[in-house]
Amino acid sequence: MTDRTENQQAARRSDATRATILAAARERFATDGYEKATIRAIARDARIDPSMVMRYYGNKAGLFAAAVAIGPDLPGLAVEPREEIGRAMARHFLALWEENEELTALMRVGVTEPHAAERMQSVLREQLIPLARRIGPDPDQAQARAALCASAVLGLALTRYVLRFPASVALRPEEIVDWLGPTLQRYLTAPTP
Amino acid sequence: MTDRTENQQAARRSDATRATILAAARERFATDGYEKATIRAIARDARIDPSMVMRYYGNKAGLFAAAVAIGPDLPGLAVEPREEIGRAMARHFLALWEENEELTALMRVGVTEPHAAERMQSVLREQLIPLARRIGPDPDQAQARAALCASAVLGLALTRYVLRFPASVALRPEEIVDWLGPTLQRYLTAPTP
DNA sequence: GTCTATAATTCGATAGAC
DNA sequence: GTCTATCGAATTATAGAC
Repeated sequence: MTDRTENQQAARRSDATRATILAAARERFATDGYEKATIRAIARDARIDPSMVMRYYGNKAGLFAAAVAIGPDLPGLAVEPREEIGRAMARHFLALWEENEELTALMRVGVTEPHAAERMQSVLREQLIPLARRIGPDPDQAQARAALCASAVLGLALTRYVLRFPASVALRPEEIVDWLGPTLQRYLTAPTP
Repeated sequence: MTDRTENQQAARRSDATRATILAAARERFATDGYEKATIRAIARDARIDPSMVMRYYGNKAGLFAAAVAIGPDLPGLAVEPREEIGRAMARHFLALWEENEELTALMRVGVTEPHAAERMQSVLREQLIPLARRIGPDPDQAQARAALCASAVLGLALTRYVLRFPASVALRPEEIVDWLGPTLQRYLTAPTP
């Protein structure tokens, strides 16, 4: 009993430390990218010793993998009325990026680390292309339609959250949905030009 | 006379060396980003001694600045018939990115280096926004329209030239113009939603 | 679990011979 | 102009005391 209680306490404290490390890692990776985000700086942000990071995550690559472990999900977007799928996707994209710092980190790192780029591509391959196949008028164009949707969404994320162009940051969420929604709608459902 | 001949020869050889260095630097910066592209590796690619890079460009930042010195120009796009401005911009974007490796380098580096990000933003600020102001129906929306065009263009560049998503690389140039053109056309000229 | 000390690399940059 | 040698700094990662 005493052992289990002690283990639980240890596990609890360990988990808290891990969570603190991961939060600091996400922030550093998101703002600095993979190379410039040093384990020392992350540990300093988390107010712990750098060696603890190594103890918990083995090496820097393991830390990054843990920091961006989750992947965005496109929930039942297919059940939307077909005429609203574009706006629904735009809204979903906005909500996702406004709150999840790790998506910014994944993008900043994916630009130079093939491993992170592959993680991003998997969302396109496993979720966006199947969605385009179900929704689009011509299933053989699903790859092209999905790629265009990805470029539209990631382009806005790039200018707004990564490069932080003032003109893009200034866009209000409703504006983004109003402009980006019809673009996604056309990419997904318009007849092939 | 002999002196000038010798100087000219030296200058010529020096210019050739500089050009070789810049070509290697562009390639390294484009594929590896700023941090991972080491002076040593660039010098090895150029088949010269690393100290020559320092001699010619002072430091790593100077080398990068020289490697991406040019800036893309949006030529007389405004003289296009207003209904074709979107497709014209898409075609111009494609031609630019297909041949200029330094644009890929600028993007890979701009994601983590504020200095390079500012260089990208200047194109938006000095060329795209004025264009949107001249062409768009409501000049006070020029910032938003230009930001959306930038996101559409840079989004495709990101997925096609930087992340190299197969579905995006597979797009044929004519396909891109057919899909992206109407998007840019709407961002620039459609009434504010 | 936590921290100190340090090994092992790597890189940018400099000095100086030729 | 070109190259060798090297410095100084920063980093990841390990070993081990407590």
